[in-house]
Amino acid sequence: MAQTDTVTRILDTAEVLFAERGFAETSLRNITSKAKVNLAAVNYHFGSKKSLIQAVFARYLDPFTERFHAALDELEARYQGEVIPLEELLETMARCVLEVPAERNSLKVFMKLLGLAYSQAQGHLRRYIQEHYGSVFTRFAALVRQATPDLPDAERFWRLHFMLGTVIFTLSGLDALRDIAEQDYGEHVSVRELIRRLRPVVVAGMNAPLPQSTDDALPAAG
Amino acid sequence: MAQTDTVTRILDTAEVLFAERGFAETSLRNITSKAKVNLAAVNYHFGSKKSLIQAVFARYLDPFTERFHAALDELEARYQGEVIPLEELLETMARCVLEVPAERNSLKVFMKLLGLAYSQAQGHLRRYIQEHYGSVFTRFAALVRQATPDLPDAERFWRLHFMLGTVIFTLSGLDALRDIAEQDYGEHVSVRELIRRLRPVVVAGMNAPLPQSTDDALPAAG
DNA sequence: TAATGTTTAAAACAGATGTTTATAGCGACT
DNA sequence: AGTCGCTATAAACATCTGTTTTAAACATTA
Repeated sequence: MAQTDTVTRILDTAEVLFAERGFAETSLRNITSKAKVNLAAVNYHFGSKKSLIQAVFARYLDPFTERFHAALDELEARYQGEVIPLEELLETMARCVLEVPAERNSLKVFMKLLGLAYSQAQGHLRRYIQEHYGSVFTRFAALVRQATPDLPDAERFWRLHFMLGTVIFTLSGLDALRDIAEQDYGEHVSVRELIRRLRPVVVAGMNAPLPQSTDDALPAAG
Repeated sequence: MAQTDTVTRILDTAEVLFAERGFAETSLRNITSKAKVNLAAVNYHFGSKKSLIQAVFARYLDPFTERFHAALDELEARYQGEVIPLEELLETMARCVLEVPAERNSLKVFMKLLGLAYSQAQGHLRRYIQEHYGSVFTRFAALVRQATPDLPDAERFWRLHFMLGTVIFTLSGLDALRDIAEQDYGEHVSVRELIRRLRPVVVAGMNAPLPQSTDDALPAAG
């Protein structure tokens, strides 16, 4: 079974290098040489570098969406039409996001990749993710809407993305932050502990009072 | 005054292209051709592409740190040794961050660049920024510490970065989010309004209750 | 005017990039 | 045995990269 071996070895190596240096900064030769695989193997098995990148994401996101849908099914069944509390929804999402990479001990890599997907993907990746995985988020957003009936739609939309930003930004830039934290406090922070710290902040952010409708004191911006 | 014109034309073009596509995806030929400047001019004036990138950041960050230090001076003088309230500190920082790009109507570009600095800078840029502008953040952090005496040091450290993540992530990925928001709500969001929305969320996050010390229900993570 | 230092211009450089091709190896089935 | 489909290999492809070099144009100063 040499072919499967080659494919997974390419994926395993690619995700690590992508997470470390980014997409453009990682050449196919970097990947294939480190994976001990022929250069042409990437184009043979995946077609192009773009498709490789998408495959790297799919290997995480496909199991995630499957799990997440299942978890939401279970949640809806348990609450029998009643409104699912916000904390329960957030908790469920967090659990599903963590489970998949946890099985491969690659949470750090996965988070870095998520961060890259937002910042480095001006084109194909953003489209790919939106096309393939947008529906899960839509379903989740609808449930959050029921859980926060007092929040105006637009406000909730933005707050969800604020929270997404907090989590992805933190966990994807974790290495750099951890370095600073260690040299400041001598304390080594685990991802698990970081999530414990994130939880009350995220919940408080979602439940924050509504902004005042008028605002000055800030300069105009183009 | 042809030389100044060339230099600023390079910087103006470079920052836009960097913000749009990232550093590695923007070639010097892209920059110089769009700026209607000779290719060799970049290496002549800046020495290298790396230095160009740093110069692009310096053009924002130098005025920012100057302003921010001055604003903090003024704040300390006004409060005469008394503790400066947290909201005042956050407000001041926000104002300073916004003022510089506001003068050039380039807030969007600046925020994108900040996002890139976090996610794309594995090497020289992160070092450059930390070296040149780390002291302002240290000063700010010390003031925030006085403003939040009940927060453990580590907790405050992380929450500051959580909030930084929220803001940078949101404003740097603004275009993509704005597209989604518009197609969902038909509402066009200005940066100014986004900041109005961000404020209560950030404050609530900083003031969130402390996390419980033990935690289960989440899978282990490497 | 002549000389000097600075900026632009065009071409060339060596190296790296993603992708393709042509060839060989291998296992399976008729 | 022989053929077919799939995979691995090595070499070559054209293109793009950042950087240098050479020469010309320019402005400034003596």
